[in-house]
Amino acid sequence: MQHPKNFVKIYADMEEFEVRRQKIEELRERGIEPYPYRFEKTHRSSDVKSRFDELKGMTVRLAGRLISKRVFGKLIFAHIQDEDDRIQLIFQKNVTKIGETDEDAIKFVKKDIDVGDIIGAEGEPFLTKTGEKSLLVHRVFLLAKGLRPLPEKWHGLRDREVQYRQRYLDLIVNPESREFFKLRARVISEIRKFFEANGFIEFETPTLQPIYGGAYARPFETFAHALDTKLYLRISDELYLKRLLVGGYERVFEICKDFRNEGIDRFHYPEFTMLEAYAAYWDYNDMMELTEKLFLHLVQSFSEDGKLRFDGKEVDVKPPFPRIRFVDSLAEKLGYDPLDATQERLAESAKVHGLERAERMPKHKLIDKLFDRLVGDHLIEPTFVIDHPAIISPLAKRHRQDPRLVERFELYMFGIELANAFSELNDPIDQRQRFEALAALKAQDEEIPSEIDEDFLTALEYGMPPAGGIGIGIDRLIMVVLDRSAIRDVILFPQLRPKLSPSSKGSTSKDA
RNA sequence: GGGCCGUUAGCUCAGGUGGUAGAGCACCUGAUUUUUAAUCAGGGGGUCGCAGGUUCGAGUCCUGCACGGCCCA
Repeated sequence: MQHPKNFVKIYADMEEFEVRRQKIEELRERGIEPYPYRFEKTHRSSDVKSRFDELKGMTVRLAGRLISKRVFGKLIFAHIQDEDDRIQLIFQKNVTKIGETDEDAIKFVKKDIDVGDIIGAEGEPFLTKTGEKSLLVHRVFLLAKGLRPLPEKWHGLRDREVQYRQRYLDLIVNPESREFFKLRARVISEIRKFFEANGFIEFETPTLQPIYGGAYARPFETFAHALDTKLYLRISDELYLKRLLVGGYERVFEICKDFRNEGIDRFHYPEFTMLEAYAAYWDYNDMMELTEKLFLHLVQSFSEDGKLRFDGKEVDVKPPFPRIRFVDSLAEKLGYDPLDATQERLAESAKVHGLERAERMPKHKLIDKLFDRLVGDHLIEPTFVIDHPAIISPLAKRHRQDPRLVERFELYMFGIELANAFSELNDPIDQRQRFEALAALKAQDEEIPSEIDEDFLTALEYGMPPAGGIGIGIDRLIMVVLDRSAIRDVILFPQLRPKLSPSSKGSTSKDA
């Protein structure tokens, strides 16, 4: 048989691949289709185990991936794995037939079925001599032949890079990994249910936006040929959800991907899942209460003892969370009021505390970085940091008592910022001035949008009800709720640098 | 961006001071009707991440690059 050149290059040295590919041809010649269309599955392996006595003597049909095989002459033991469990199958001479035929299956299972294949099994629950709840197989069905061998059965897949690049292998081999991503899905589902139960409706807003906004971040740029226009992948959906408040919806939210063209570390990832929610007629105090309720709900759902463990630390999630004021807490560490300080003085402090390139940073950034370094990083127990300087919060409403501040809170836990919320600015004239003040800083800060979102201002000019809004980084939340130390461990298919193909290796050494 | 570590068979890993590449699992052949990391006997499998350099000789030493991991910024 002739293969494309590439095929030979990639697979010629893969003995097992070739052996299995030949088995497929032979099976087809014998009239056995290695990739049939469907299989009537009646139970899961966990059913057979948990309802063993009830199912005893009955015929059940299981299906899954063959993960081990022990040939013992005329008796074969094997395990299959389905979505949530594994179970032992027993194939026996004169008992097990191939598919719907009368052909004895022992040789078939021994020679043609390999670890890694997807198979179906019809049989009866059976207790082995050693007391393992198993299935004595009457009929075995090949459902999908695997061509590649699975990672080693004892050590499994340890290489983190392969776990990331070939997540499917990680999921096959590491049950705890499969369990983890199921849990992630459940956490998100619980969050969604929580907001819906509180009267919020989820809407979908644009991923591709002509003007990016709603956060500080460098965007990804793209181009729409049909519209002949530059577009950005959203860094936030805030300005669109607020348009919905203008439109008359009173409680809106969205769980979606945001994109920020920035560095990657254990807490940052360019494509991440974000929850934003806005409630008309609320202020940030109402939103704080909702946040406490949400965390309490999540902890009750996913932690046995009401505690969260992360990074070897443990915290009690018990409302109400303490509140500390942004400026006061920073002033205490600095020994002076950061709002009255000059850029030079802040830059000096930043240098003292090991922040690089501080001399050239604008004041709002210095304050932000200094706060993270001196205060935020050390907030382990759930804490609301409230009332931020107006200069770093252009979308938040001015504080009712101090016009230099805004009504804003961030929730910190384990030194991580998990939520960011405001009494939303709905004064269109103030909003325009804040945008303009921000635009004036554009020269010093590339994260500031290049254009003012006039349509958003127009929307505000029609009147937006007072509102509380919040954003929660879902990936970080999952890290904290499920105790994973790196954001890439909570993302199924993390982006890695493309690997060079074998053919292009060695041709890159010239650029130095 | 900086520092440290890693890259050897499909997988997990060994390979003192340089001397023609190893194990276990997986695979192939055979035996085996209660195994579960089954066992026993035999067999095949490698551009040692890539490119240079030193050397009679490089998996091993040197330089650069790629990819990854951890820590710092």
